[in-house]
Amino acid sequence: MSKSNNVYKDAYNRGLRLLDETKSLPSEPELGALLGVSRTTIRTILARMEETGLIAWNKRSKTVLRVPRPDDFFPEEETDTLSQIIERSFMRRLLAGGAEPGMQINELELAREIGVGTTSVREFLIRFSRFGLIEKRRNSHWVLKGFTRAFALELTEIREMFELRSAAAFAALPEDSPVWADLDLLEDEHRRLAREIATRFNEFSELDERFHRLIHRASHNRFIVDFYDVIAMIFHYHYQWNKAQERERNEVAVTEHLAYIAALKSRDLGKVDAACRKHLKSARHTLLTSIPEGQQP
Amino acid sequence: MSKSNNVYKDAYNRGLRLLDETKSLPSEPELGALLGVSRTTIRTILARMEETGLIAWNKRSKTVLRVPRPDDFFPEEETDTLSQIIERSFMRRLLAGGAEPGMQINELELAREIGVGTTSVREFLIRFSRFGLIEKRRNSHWVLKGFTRAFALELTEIREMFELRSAAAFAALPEDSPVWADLDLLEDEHRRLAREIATRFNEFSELDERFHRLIHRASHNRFIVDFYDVIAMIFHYHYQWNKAQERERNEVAVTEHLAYIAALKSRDLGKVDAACRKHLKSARHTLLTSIPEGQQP
DNA sequence: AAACTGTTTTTTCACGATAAAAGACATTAA
DNA sequence: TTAATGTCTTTTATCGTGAAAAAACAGTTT
Repeated sequence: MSKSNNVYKDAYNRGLRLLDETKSLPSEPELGALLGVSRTTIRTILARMEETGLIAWNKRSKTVLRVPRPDDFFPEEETDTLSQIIERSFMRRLLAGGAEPGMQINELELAREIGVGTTSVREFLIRFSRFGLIEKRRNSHWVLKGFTRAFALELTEIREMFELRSAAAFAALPEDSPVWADLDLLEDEHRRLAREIATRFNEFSELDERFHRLIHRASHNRFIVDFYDVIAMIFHYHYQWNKAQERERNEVAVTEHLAYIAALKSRDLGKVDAACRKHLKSARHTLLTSIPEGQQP
Repeated sequence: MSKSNNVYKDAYNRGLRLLDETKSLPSEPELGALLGVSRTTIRTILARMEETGLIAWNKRSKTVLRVPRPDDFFPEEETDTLSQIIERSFMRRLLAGGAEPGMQINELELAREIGVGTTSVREFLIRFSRFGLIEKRRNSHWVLKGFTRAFALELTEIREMFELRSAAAFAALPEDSPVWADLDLLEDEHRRLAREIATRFNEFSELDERFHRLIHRASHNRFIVDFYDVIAMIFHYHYQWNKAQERERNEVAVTEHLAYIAALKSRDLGKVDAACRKHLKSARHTLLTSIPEGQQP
């Protein structure tokens, strides 16, 4: 089967949304920039839009004929990257119990189970290995280290080190740095979310990530910035898995974020340090309580 | 051509060295454990040893018939892993000038140039990406970020953060921890090297790595331990590249290590911190001065 | 001339296939 | 009855291949 055309399908779906807003589409290069794909893909998209009667396409003119219907869209599941599919499958296995630390991981078996080639699984495992949950034995199998209490502690130790440093760097940024505007925007979003927390609490995790990434970026250190990928990944799956007291947890976190933001804006390093520590402490606590860990090794 | 039998060749060469010492070889499983390969490979090795008249092999008895000659060994270059070959090629290109930051990396071209399949190059690049020197553009090519001054500064920033913490953890380890014995051994090796520094200065980098890894391991944090791979890689190639004042640099470093070791043994956190800082400062200085960096971006 | 569209080439991504190496099972020797 | 050897099966490492997507080139339009 070779290679799926998910890039095309995903861009097509996103392209459909543009049709609602305008009467005619821009040039091919412009569309490419807008959707983040090459002109080749744009032309395939336009060809289909013409075929299904969504637009009339003749060279430069791309007139919208009708508004897209729900069945014009490709199904969501066909727009995923192979590595997303593999990651999801893998994480489901990992979190759905029965995945004891020390267990070995079989590339072939994983590939068969997910229904993909071994190469993709291998590449996924190599990429995934930087999260510290698996490890490769020299020309042999992979070993699962497991999502254990030890893992969570090691992760949060680094996180705290990095974030305290980034927050201090952030507070020391000059008045005219564009980050202060970004911070103001995030503050507004936090306030709005705080007001409607009862209904929108599940929107927090996305906001959380954007906030922390903004802070980490102030470190101007690629290793610190990249490390947030590990945290984001863990929190992403952790939140999907553990929904207990989600509303309460997020409500507390929003409040802590607002205090953290106020501290940053005060530029008082002592206050920043205190607010940051307080938030990280409760984040660690949340993560730790969610790990079952029947018996320690 | 599929897969090279470098595992066999490397193990065979190492196996030959055993023939010098004994009159007969141990059992197959024992040999496997000794050389770190499976029984399948051991049997292939024994078969060849028999064929070339090195041993007489009959079931359990494996009598050594003669001492191996130089031409019994497989050539060194045939014992390398594909990924080692790719890494060397890639680093040579990267360090041999003409590799400007921002330049794009072409998998196909690299593969053709080295004479390997694209899959191996892809896997190498994915593995290599954690070193922060290259970056992938979403479904497109890789971009070289370059071995720049910024990179060195970011790297050393993390290194210093991690090593100070590890050193403190080390000094706090209980009296009966086995690391103190390891440290004593390393101290001896340092003293011996210091005495003969004039002739053995090029043996320092291997000792350096063992010393710092021992310290980092005291952190009991996989992210800190794993990060030393980045440092080791950079220093490895950096030292190959820049031989200026190697003797002087290493002589200074050995002295600093000895002071560092003494501080650790004193268990005085203030002294440890000072000795560690001093050594890291000169390590950073060495690294920075070796980066040409004509014009900043 | 600048920016677009049409066409061709190149590169990335993913697969199945195959040899090397590991691992499992059966058999034999001490 | 344990621990080795002999044999068979499975898994990993690597390649060549082909479709998807990107990128380069050439020709048009404004």
